Amino acid sequence: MADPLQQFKTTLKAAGYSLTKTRQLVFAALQDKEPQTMHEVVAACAGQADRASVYRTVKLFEKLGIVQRLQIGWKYKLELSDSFHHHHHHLTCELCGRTIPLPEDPQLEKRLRNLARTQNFTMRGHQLEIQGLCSDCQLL
Amino acid sequence: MADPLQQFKTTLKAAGYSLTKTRQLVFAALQDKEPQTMHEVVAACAGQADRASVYRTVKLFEKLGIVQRLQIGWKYKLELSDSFHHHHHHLTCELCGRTIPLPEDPQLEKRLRNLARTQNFTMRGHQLEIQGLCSDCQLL
DNA sequence: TAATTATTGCAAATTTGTCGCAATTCATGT
DNA sequence: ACATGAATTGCGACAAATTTGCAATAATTA
Repeated sequence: MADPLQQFKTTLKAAGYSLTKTRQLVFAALQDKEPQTMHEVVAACAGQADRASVYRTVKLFEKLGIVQRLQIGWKYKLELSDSFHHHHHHLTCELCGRTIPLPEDPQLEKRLRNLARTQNFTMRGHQLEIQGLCSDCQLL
Repeated sequence: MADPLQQFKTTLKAAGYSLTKTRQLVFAALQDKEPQTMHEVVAACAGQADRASVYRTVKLFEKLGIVQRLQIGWKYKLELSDSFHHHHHHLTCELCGRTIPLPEDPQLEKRLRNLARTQNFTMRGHQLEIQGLCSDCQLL
């Protein structure tokens, strides 16, 4: 998990896809940011890549495990997947809408893995979202 | 949490809404089933209720806490909310797309509550989805 | 650099969700 | 059971979100 950009390029090549301007753009739009809505990603690429291409790119990135979708209330948001930063979950503030990362919790992860096993289910990934009020919004 | 149908009727009346054919239809479509996509619910009501009415009804049910939305991969699915059955989470099979309920796990719930507290966050709800392969699809 | 193939932009088509309003159905008191 | 007023529905028209076909363009490889 050295250089994310390098890892990104390698992942693309390994799967037989080429490194295009659009793909670099979308990757850059997601790197080191809080999860973004599709709308935001499209906006970030405005003038440099077409909406349809952004959609196609995001879809490809998901297939390759480069990005993942998070459920945030009624909408979804996009972020680089766990292999590009530490695995983590999020808190979503119901008032201000911010998406706040949680620290890793190995015990929680272990518990989930066990849960899946009780159902004879092979766990490949998981997502957790906690909705509520962030420290700022509690004061309002 | 005696008779779900009764509870449903009571909830509607208590909130000042009437018990209509459409609402009974949508409720029936969701009862005792795995979570459904909006498309499926609309299909289940085809010929008996208009698409717009189904949307309106689902929205109302959400407001009244009768149904809840789950994000499942790209789409969302609908199911009766926790007051109509035990609180639970789901496994989603990446191959067949089935959404399988998990048994309750009080320890897990407690752990989540604690996690939120470490961030000075007031937890109001949460959702967990585990993606992977169900027992059937592992054999393929 | 040329040839080959993958990828993009554009515009049109789908899919999903919403809205206004006239027609219908529901709850209530009789 | 029935009339009445209010809530709800169906319908058609929108609006937004996402997908698709295809010709033009950009990336890869030799």
